[in-house]
Amino acid sequence: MYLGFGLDLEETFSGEFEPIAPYCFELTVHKPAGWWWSTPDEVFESGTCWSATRFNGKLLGLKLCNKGNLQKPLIAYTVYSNTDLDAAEKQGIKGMLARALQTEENLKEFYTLSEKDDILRDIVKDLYGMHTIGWPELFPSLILALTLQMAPMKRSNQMMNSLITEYGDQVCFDGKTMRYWPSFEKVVSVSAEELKAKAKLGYRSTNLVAIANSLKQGFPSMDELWRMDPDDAKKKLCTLRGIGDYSAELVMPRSGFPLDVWSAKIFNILFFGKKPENSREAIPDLKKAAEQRWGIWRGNAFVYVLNDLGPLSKRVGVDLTSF
DNA sequence: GCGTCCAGGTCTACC
DNA sequence: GGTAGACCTGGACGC
Repeated sequence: MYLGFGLDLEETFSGEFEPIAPYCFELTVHKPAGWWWSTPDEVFESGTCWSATRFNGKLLGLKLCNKGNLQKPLIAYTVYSNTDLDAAEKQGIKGMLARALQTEENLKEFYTLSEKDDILRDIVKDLYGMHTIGWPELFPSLILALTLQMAPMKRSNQMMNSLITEYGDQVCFDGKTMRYWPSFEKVVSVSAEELKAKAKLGYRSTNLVAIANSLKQGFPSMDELWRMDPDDAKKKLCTLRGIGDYSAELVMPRSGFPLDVWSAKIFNILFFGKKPENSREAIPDLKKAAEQRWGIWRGNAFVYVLNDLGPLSKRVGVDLTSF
């Protein structure tokens, strides 16, 4: 097992963000569907999120505090590290945080569109101010995409948990201890056979090692992918072994509408009032329907719908949480 | 307890 | 360019 003791991190620098309003810190960082912002072990308490990430190979602790409100949002951040960070690194980390927190995402046009949309009208009221997803680091988001393939959630969680436990790192800062995803450098050093046995990855182990090798040989970072044209970024991601249409869109939600057989059932009910006869075969038509209906905002619509399944189920009269 | 099925996709061989 | 079949594994289900 790779985890031994936690790496002690010291407070290194801090700052503030003033996101574009409306901005709900809790809904953005601690989404109702239960997805983490950076790592499954992160802690959210009373408007503060303790999390971790990796920047240029360096493990960082993060403390994010909500100091504002919906219409006048303000986020205070503190970065913890065990090494000195130069000015360029601090600037890069600040940029990464702003992207991952989606502070520059302007929801005005999406909300205007939602007022005229029967599906979204009430959802945006439930989740007003929730910004979308901008995974802090690339490799963990690729691990998420790989482990979601061809597996029920329980098994996906088992694979992710095994990977973090066996090959991840642990950090201690500000009185918190948490595990963080393995680095691609660590995965490169492990054989596919071992990953299959210890992390129960099955056929995905070969793909994960291939992806780790691609990143080691030089691949755009998450920040660089976000600066690219969305279609080009998606094409680039699809060059990675085991990353196809769905996984690329999951890693970069703004580039599309990452439907899988689970979400296809939900959107088929919302669009056509019934479950699809074959979920996998329904995906292309559902993606077209989403693009026609929501255009460039379909990624936002996807995140909003899947984070409001409880209230939405009551409105449509179908338990959408049971699929 | 045991056997069978199949799941929050992707790749490849074959036509 | 379109498509059937294979791919790990373990939980769910029927018997």
